[in-house]
Amino acid sequence: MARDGAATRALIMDAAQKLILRHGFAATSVEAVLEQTGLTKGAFFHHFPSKNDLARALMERFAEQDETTLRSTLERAERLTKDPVQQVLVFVGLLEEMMEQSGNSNPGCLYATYSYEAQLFDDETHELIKKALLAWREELGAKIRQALEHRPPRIPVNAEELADGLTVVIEGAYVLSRAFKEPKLVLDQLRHYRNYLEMVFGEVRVEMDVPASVSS
Amino acid sequence: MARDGAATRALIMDAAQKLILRHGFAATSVEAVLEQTGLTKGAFFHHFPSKNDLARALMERFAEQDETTLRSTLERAERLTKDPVQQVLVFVGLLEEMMEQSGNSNPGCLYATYSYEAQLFDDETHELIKKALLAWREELGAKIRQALEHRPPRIPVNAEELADGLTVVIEGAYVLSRAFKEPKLVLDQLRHYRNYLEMVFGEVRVEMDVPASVSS
DNA sequence: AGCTACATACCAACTGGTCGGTATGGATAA
DNA sequence: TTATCCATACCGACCAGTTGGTATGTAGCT
Repeated sequence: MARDGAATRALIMDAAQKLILRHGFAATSVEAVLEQTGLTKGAFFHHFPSKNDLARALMERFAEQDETTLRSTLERAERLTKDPVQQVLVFVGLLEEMMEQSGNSNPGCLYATYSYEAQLFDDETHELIKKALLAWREELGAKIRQALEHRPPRIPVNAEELADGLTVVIEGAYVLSRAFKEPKLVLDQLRHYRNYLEMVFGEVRVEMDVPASVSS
Repeated sequence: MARDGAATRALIMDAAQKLILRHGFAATSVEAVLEQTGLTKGAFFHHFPSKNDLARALMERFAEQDETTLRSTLERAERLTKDPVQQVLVFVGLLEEMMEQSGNSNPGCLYATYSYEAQLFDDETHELIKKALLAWREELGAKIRQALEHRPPRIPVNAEELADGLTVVIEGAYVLSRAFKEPKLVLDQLRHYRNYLEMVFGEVRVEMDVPASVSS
């Protein structure tokens, strides 16, 4: 009966993450997690010195998974096509696929949840968030920069801003998706983000209208 | 000493909203609000039967102000130009202006904050959020539809999705803006949203290149 | 007087966290 | 093989502090 500690720890973390994504951190009591898992206080505080240690552990795991997703998906896109522009577009498309599949099971993002209760968490935890979000900015940004060098954009753009744009769309779409209870909204907005990239890259040809200078 | 009730009520609401935007609702204790205002429990519960009544009152006020901003800014844009396409673009531009001016003083949005602690609020409060967000979808959506009819888009788009896109960008940009502590990020992302609209409207001319995988 | 606008004192419930104890099972040694 | 030992895993009663909320009083205005 009293055996696999790692499994229990994971059980606590899974239950806690679900509750936190639904109700926020402050509104998720330790007892609520215990009720969900059938465990007791003893078990909880055996695995986590404090509730905030749980918070940090959750963020460590979440950020790690997230960065893994980022890199592996980027690599998949690189394997699927050699054109840097297409790699970026395929990358976003793959994310859409993944969103569509996992669907409602992942109804939120810990980064945003933690951000809205910022003062509850220590600096270390905030650094984890920053680091993970920076990974998207920099690694997707680098790939976008490659694409921009490979095919000059139709309007002047900044690679890191464009990379941030993806995270922005995802986070913002989650908010609306929850408020409206329309899961598909996230996919729609991701499609628009991809549209934007396509037009910036001139995947769809763009010509200036008025000053009539940038003709191809 | 015991004089203007309405002012005291507003004082409480202002202090509470600031704290809630910074720390979330659950993590904002009534006592913290009282400490901020120099009032006492008697005063608080004289004006609000419960903490949740404060939450609802705050959302009523916030949504009302928000819808007013939406409508008045839309009207300003309509007064500034007659071209529906330009009206949409000017509308977004005006929002950028307002964001830039109010700047850091408004570091968040109650809709998102409440969404991340959803179960704490009653249905009535959630309906207020939904109604306000729907106003953006429908009223900005209607204006965008006008623009689309006036100038057929270069790629097939849905007016309401595009309208949602603005809210999505704002909410998402707030999240990143907080995490990175980069207030200007919101403006950058709004600029990209406007870029997208410009290209969709063919404000910048767009021509299909290849078989063009732009789905609807 | 009576109503509004507060202050003060207080309470029951819940919070995160502690602590002494028990159960389990693997390593060790007889 | 089996008795001993001990670390790990877990239990559940308990604690102090904080929470939202109430009851009662009072000062000022009309």
